[in-house]
This record gives sequence, structure tokens and C-alpha cells, in this order.
Amino acid sequence: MDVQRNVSNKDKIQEIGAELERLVSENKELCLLLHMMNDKYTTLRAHVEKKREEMNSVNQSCSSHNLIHRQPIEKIKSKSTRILVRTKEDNTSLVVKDGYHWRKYGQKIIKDNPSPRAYFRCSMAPKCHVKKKVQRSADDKSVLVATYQGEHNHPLPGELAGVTSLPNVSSTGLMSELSCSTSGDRSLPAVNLDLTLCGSNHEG
DNA sequence: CGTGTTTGACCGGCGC
DNA sequence: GCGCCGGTCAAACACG
Ligand SMILES: [Zn+2]
Repeated sequence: MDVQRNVSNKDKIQEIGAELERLVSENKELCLLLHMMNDKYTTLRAHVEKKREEMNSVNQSCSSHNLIHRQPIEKIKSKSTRILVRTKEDNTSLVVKDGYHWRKYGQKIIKDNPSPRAYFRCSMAPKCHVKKKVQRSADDKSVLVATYQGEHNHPLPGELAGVTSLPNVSSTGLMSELSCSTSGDRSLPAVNLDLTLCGSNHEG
């Protein structure tokens, strides 16, 4: 009957729609990531330039007003990278496709945070034992905190890398506060580079 | 049948 | 030593 075929088609359309939604979400994530990297780069450059000017200024004359002394940036050895990415409820805690294949191997309820934390491991290469933790922020439920640990010893496959082409990244207006911090060891104070340059509210 | 997710068990570190 | 807590394992299950 035509009705059945119709239903089947409808189902398929729904499926494709879901896939599209997923891709859009993924694209958004990558967009955010890119933006974050850009911001980080800009901030770091600004800091470096500021530091240089500062040094020059100090070299000439010591002013009365003291300048803030920041921690040396070279101290941070990015053994594990923490990335705060704002996302919708689309990808609750599932496999976040950020270019790699992740296999979930655990989930725990962490104290002082009602949301569970998911543990992932890279399963693209047999020798790649990169781990990743994903959990929601305690304050904003719409913020996922992904903590990458380790380095990939394999390049990204081209099939998945083709999604990174973004026509308009800064005109979508989906940007919000983003923070990126790198902590070398578990015991380090985990310096947080607040990169909330775009001081816009993130009502979600 | 191969692969990935779920989910409770298990284990080590740490504080009491 | 014991129990809490964060992290991992692995058996069972689901899916293509
Ligand atoms: Zn990898």
C-alpha cells in the first residue's frame, strides 16, 4: 500500500532529520572550538605584546603604579586539556564526535555535581589510549566540560575532518562565554585562563 | 559476528 | 582499618 510506503518514507525523513540535527550540533561545537582557539591565540598574543611593552616601559622608568604580575605562561604543560564548550541538550553525554572516535567505558555520579560524568577512550587506533572526561558544569547545565588527557599518535582521518569548513563562524551569534584551561598535573592549581572576552550573557 | 553502550562491581588513594 | 570517592573493568546487552 502507498500508506505504508509513506510511513516508511516519513520514518526515513525523520531519521535523516535527526542526523542533520546531529551534524548541525557537531558543526556548532567545532565552530565554538575554533572560536575558542582564535580567542585564546589573540589573548596570548595580546599578553605577550603587553608584557613586552611593560618590560620596555620598566626598563626606561619605574612608574609609581605597580603592574599586575601574572604567572609565567610557559609553566603550563598541557598534559591534559580542559575545554568548556557550551552545547545544547542535543548531545547529552553521548559520544561527542569532535573528529575522533570515542568509546565510552564508564559513567559515575560525581559529588557536588548532580550530573553524571562520562569517561571516554579513543578507539581509532589500537595504540592510541587518549582519554576524555565529559561532564556538565555545576552551574550551567548547558555547558559541557570536556577534559582531554593524552595525545593522539595518529592523524585525523579525512572523512571526518571535512566537517570543519565553516562559512560564517562569527555571524551566527551563537557565541557565548568560553573558557579554556590547561593543567599539567592533577595536583597543579589548574590555572584557568578566563577567556570570556565576549562579555555577552549566555541565556539559553 | 564485530563493535559500542550500559551499568554494577571492583580497586586504589585518602582522610578520619 | 574502614568507608567515601573518583576512576576503570568487564559482563551483559543492543544494534547493524
Ligand atoms: Zn586517538
